[in-house]
Amino acid sequence: MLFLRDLPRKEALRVLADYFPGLDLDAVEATLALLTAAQDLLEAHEAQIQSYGLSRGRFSVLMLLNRSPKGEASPSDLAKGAKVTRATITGLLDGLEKEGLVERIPHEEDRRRLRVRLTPKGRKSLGRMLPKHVSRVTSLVAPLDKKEMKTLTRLLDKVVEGLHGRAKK
Amino acid sequence: MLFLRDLPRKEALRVLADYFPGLDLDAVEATLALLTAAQDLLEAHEAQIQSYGLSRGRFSVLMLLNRSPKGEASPSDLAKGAKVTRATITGLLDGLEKEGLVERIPHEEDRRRLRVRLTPKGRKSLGRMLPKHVSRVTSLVAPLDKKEMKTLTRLLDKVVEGLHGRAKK
DNA sequence: GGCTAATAGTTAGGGACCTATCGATTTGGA
DNA sequence: TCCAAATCGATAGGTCCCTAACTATTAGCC
Repeated sequence: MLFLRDLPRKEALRVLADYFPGLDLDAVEATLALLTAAQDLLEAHEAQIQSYGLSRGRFSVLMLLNRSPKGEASPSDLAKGAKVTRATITGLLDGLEKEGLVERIPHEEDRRRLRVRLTPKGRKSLGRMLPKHVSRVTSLVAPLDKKEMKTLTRLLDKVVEGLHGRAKK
Repeated sequence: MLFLRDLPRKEALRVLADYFPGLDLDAVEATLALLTAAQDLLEAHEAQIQSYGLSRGRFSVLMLLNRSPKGEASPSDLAKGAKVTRATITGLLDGLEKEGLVERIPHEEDRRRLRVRLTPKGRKSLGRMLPKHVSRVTSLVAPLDKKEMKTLTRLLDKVVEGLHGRAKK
């Protein structure tokens, strides 16, 4: 999907330098590294989740419910938490409910609302995969030593901040 | 979508530390930074592309054609280059062809094959957006200085390498 | 109190991408 | 040479997510 994803890094750079003389090649290389790493990481993460038989969205919903007070939340809350639309939550809940991981309960005071709750089965299911998930996902950065991890965190935060700053203006 | 995407970083860490005592919190923080940065970056990149009225996939196809010898490639080549399936390429080409950016030409020697080619309109279209695209995408790493860019590139390469290494075994 | 606004969740329809399969064609080993 | 296997692009059908619009209900203001 990405930019020059298929070319070896060095060649991609050469091509770009030809097209756009005066380009900052270090910046281009960092960008390429960033975008390709982003792609690869998210793919690995998603593959991880799919190995539990869940989609990203469904996994997010379970995670959100798991640490809500009383293991409950409204569909709207879930939408905010999982960063998807309410319409999408409807679909995710349909699936999770059919598999018995989650249940929809009418709200006593407001008949527009629902309370979504993990079933015991849902809770057990999560409990089974969570430890493995945390350790596997964390091992993504295993090739780095402590100091490198901190540096990486700092640099990425800087980049992301710039992103948000730009979005605002 | 991500892991504890909605919580402030510090709180997310506290929660995890509670659940899984003995966890390497620096590693977790680096992972969180990586995954959230990855998400944000790809979104920014995609938004960029959509501002030209193209989807990721279609943009990839145009880019691939643009730097193929003679601006031509087979659907299969495009599938490899864009890292999607041949079935997906069929759909992307349908769209691009309808907009007149691309044309399908029968292959003279092998009647199973096609040659896909940028039309003049497609070439002009790309020429208009490419310079802006390169400069905008490159500016993603603008918050970093030269040395930081190189460090980031190095660390990300390390992480990605680890990823591939793991996939193999 | 009654009517307009806003809010909650769902439905309808669309886009991008996937896997599995198909029909046509070409290749290559017996 | 001929026939099974491989390859090419297209099609069918599924998943995930989106936007827009709809229904039911509640809140707020005159």
